[in-house]
Amino acid sequence: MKVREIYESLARTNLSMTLNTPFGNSNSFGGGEKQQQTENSIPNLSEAQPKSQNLLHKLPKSTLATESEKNVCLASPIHHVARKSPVRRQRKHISARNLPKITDQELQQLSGDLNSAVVPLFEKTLTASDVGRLGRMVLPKSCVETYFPPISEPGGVYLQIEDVKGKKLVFKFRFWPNNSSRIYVLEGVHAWIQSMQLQVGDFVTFNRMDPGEKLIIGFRRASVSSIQVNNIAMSKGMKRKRLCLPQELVVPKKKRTCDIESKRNKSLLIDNQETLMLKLTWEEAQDFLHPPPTVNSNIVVIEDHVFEEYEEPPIIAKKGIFINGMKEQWIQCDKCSEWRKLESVENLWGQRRCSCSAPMN
DNA sequence: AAATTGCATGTTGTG
DNA sequence: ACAACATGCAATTTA
Repeated sequence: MKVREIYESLARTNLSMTLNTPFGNSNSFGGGEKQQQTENSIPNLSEAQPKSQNLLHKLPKSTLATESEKNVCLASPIHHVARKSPVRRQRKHISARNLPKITDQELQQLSGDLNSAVVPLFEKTLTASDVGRLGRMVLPKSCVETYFPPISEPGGVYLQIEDVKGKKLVFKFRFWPNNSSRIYVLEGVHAWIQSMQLQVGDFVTFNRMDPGEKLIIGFRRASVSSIQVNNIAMSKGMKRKRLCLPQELVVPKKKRTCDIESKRNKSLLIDNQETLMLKLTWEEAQDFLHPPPTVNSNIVVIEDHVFEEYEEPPIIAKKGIFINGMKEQWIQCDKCSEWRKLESVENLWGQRRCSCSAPMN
């Protein structure tokens, strides 16, 4: 490896990253590949979100481009290296699985640690080949073409990236031609992945630090997902504010069909004493989540979607019917088809309710 | 021989 | 149907 080559590459990269917010505003993709950029498209993180915006968690506000960012994108002169035409880069549709899932709290802490505003860009779930000894990590195409400096040659460029502790890292950002497209890879990540003890299924996160436009690499372990945190909290009886999924009474059925990732099955990993995998769609989950009958809900609107908000966690139970002004909930037994009344949350596990006239299998 | 690189191919996800 | 991408593997380089 030639030191001079690395130095020059880094210098070029820094230039492009500094002058373009976020990370390049022009198209330098050439060759016989498809032209995917359009005139006057303004990079804007809000556009990177999936079309179906009925998210179950709030994306941090900082992921949305500010007016000043838009102005920078519009106003900044095109000083890109190796650019062939003054065409702005288009914000590509970024898959929901690559959207940053950092919480507001984590983001605040990270911003505090780095003493700068941190903008989450995207994340990547580590695969076996990502964490393998080859030390090369495949990056999602739409994400890098939105946020990374454009590269025109397969050889790519060296990128200087800081990790969340401020450690400077140098990775090679390049691509492999693939059919008429590209596979983007980050090379030289093995040592960092090893040092962070990352494993298959963990998430590598890419963020931008403002001011300075520096790329920040971080990670999130799969074993402490927010779903698990919630489940553990529920199992310990902790009182925490949470959102119940909207029910028929609140959200029209039609709206719920465009829930985030509604086409795919959802897996809820409960990592307590033993591991249990539940595979449900969000719609199927609706039938098992019920508000505690003893508490009132607040109606909140998030991004034009209505949610019921409860202080208490929902009851996970078979779907039933509510009568007498929602004070009584009745459910039908799977085995004997008898209807039983659920009187109170405290009585949920009572002997009477658990008993059934149907023969045991 | 072992390690690395670059690409091809099969699988999966998405519009 | 097509694009994205995970990974296998042949070719090349290095020790």
